[in-house]
Amino acid sequence: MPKVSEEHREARRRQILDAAWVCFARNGFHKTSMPDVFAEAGLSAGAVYRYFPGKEALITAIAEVSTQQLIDLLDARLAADVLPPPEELLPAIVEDLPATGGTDPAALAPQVWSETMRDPRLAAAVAGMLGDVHLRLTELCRRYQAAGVLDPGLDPGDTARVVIALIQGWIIQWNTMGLAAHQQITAGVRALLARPRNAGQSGQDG
Amino acid sequence: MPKVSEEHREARRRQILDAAWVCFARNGFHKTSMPDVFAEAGLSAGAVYRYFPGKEALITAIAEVSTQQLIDLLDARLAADVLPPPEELLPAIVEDLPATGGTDPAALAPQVWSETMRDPRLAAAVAGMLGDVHLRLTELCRRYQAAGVLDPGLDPGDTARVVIALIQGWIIQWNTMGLAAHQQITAGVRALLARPRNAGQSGQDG
Amino acid sequence: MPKVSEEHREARRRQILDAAWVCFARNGFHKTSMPDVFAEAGLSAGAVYRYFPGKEALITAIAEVSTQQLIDLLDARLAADVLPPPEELLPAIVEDLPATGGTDPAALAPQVWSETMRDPRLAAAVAGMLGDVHLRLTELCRRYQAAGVLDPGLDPGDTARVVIALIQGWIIQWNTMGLAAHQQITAGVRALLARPRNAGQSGQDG
Amino acid sequence: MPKVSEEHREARRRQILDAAWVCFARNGFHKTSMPDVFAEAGLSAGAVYRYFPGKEALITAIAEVSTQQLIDLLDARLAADVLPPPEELLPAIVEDLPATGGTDPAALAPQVWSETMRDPRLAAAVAGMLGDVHLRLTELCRRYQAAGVLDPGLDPGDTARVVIALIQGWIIQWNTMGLAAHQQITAGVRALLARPRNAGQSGQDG
DNA sequence: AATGAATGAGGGTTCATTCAT
DNA sequence: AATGAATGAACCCTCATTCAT
Repeated sequence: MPKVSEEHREARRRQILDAAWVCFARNGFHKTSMPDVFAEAGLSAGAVYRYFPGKEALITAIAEVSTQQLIDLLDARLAADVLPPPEELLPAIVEDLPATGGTDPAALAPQVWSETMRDPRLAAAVAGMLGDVHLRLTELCRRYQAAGVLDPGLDPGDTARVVIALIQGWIIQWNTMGLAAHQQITAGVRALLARPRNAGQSGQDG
Repeated sequence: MPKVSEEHREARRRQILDAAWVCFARNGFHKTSMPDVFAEAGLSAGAVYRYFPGKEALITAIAEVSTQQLIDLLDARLAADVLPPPEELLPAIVEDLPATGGTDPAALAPQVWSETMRDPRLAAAVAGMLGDVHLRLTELCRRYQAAGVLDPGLDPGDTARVVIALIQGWIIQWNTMGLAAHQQITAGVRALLARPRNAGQSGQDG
Repeated sequence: MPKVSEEHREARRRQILDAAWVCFARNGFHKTSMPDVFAEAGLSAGAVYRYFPGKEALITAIAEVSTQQLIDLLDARLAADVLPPPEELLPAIVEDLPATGGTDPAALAPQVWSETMRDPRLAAAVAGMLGDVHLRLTELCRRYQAAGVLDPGLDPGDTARVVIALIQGWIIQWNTMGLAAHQQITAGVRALLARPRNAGQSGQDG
Repeated sequence: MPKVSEEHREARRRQILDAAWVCFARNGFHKTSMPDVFAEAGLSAGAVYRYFPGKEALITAIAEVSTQQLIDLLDARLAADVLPPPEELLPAIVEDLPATGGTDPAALAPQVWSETMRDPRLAAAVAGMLGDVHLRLTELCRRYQAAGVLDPGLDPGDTARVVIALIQGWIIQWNTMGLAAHQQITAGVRALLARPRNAGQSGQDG
């Protein structure tokens, strides 16, 4: 006979994760102390440790949540019957990130990728979730190929990997250098993706 | 006396930076303690602090050194009279990184990008160096356009930004997911860059 | 209702004490946490605190129970009409301890004696129980004197104190150094107690 | 080129051990916190940890020092050409303990014996030192046998074990029940040791 | 120039205990 | 009677940094 409802437990977890998110986004994983999280959550040390066995678990959970938000974003886009052309869709996805309910996954992602290199457990978890992202983007490539908007000779899996890399660097540059860099990348991607179908071989022709 | 002193100073700085590099690559910036660095360098605390005012300075210096290595790599490639086609050059650059004298900048770069988000001073320094990289890649694009191998309608600066993003994500995936991911990206990039000039107009056909 | 309640209370107390015993014997008083006891007892924190006001009370209760077991052992031996000679009885008593229903008081006793030094309340309780032990051993000495097996000139109370000391050290050495030490002590005690009556005056002769 | 002399290091170790001794004797191993030791030593946390890797090391060192004091006491007694009779010597040894320069090993010994049961490393160290004690006491028995004051038929090793046990219990009772118990034990030991040689079979004679 | 002993704030975490349910 | 979520002080220990030598 649990004294507290399952929803209560879930709400507490949420409360703690939200607090951790704010702290991590503000100061980074390593400059955030557990007391910072306690204060932000308005909870005692013991309360937090009841729900997460340690700081590492908090980081892992945050990594999962933030990656999941990207996946959700992709799923929302893929759910549409008609897709915008890729040169519209890619910038849109990147621009969607900061709008995700006040919790911008892009602000945490580079930290997660970095942390991944020193924490094998986190690396495994992230690799799994990136696999999910890859699945979605591969499907996206296929649909573009079916729509005749992407060269059908391309391997959709390989292409999806490239797209992931592009998005990762995109996020890093937005974080590091701000909006201007984002707009430049957007312009570059638009031109690259739009040209080939119109005048791709101009180099040879001209 | 000043001559010897200067050389000595430089050698000590190098000794400390090398030690820091090893530590940072092994355990990350934040899980590396200054005592770790002292031990790896074979120096006392006081000696290290004579050359660097603190841990942050060490991180900044390492960030600069590692970014400089990428620039040097690019310069070496750009020095050639004839460039290989981009679908050859890009994978070659990424593959060059781990071979840089045992000190793979790719192992540190994601940490630097992540750290950048919490340390404005580092962010500024990195932004400056990424500007240098951008300069080189813009020049590269221009040469490719001149060689008729890249659509002359593209803005070389925007395109260079995209290439930087791509390389950043590439590095992250190599670090996170290993060689297999690298090879997949290589294949994807090759196909993407090679196709348009051969069969790019499939978009028109479909 | 009071009847059932009383039995229930007693059963719960026992359940908790048994759990505490296991934990204390495994990890010692101080490395055993209350949560350890909760888990071992299969009860909640609140349930345990209903029966014992705190950890200290648990320790005191355990101290009492374990000392009581020694007393029970002595009583069982003293109940016999004819006693074995002391050089048989003493080792037998020590060897009885580990066999006490899986709960070896010897494993807890040194901890109790040690704890006694910092906890006056426990000290008083233990002193009281050791008084009971002393009573029995004094009686034992008297019976041996009556049986002509112990020098009637000895003060039975003083002698009993010596026997207690001997048994305490015996227990410590068994715990610390294992069976070999026990057997050596047994041999030593046998020789010491047996000789005087047979060939005691050899010291005078030699 | 050490900046600080070896004596300095040794003095610091001493300073810390002395502080630990005071704390441990006052509150026991487990109720003494490291901050307690810092305060008593008048040193910072870091300073203490430079000399001892942790609390456990402090306990081990204290255990060694306190056992060593007993050994020194024995050595001092054994150095004499003529030994007092055993019924004088044993109480004298026990009474010597509290007089050991203000640091009474008897106040710590029961804690050490208790701790031994949960810390195998400490157990090994203590077993080794108790072996040294055993060596001395065995030698003592031999000398008593040679002096015709102890039955030559007794095994000196076994007898020494019994003496150790007796002393251990003696210390415990002194600590637990105070001087009265000590005097009672003294009387008991005196009578037991004195009788056999004078009127051992008094039961028969009387 | 270099040492390394010393500092002490702060780190992550545990745990005895309470109390609303 | 029993639960178990919550508290928050305290714990042991680390580490960036300083400074007398």
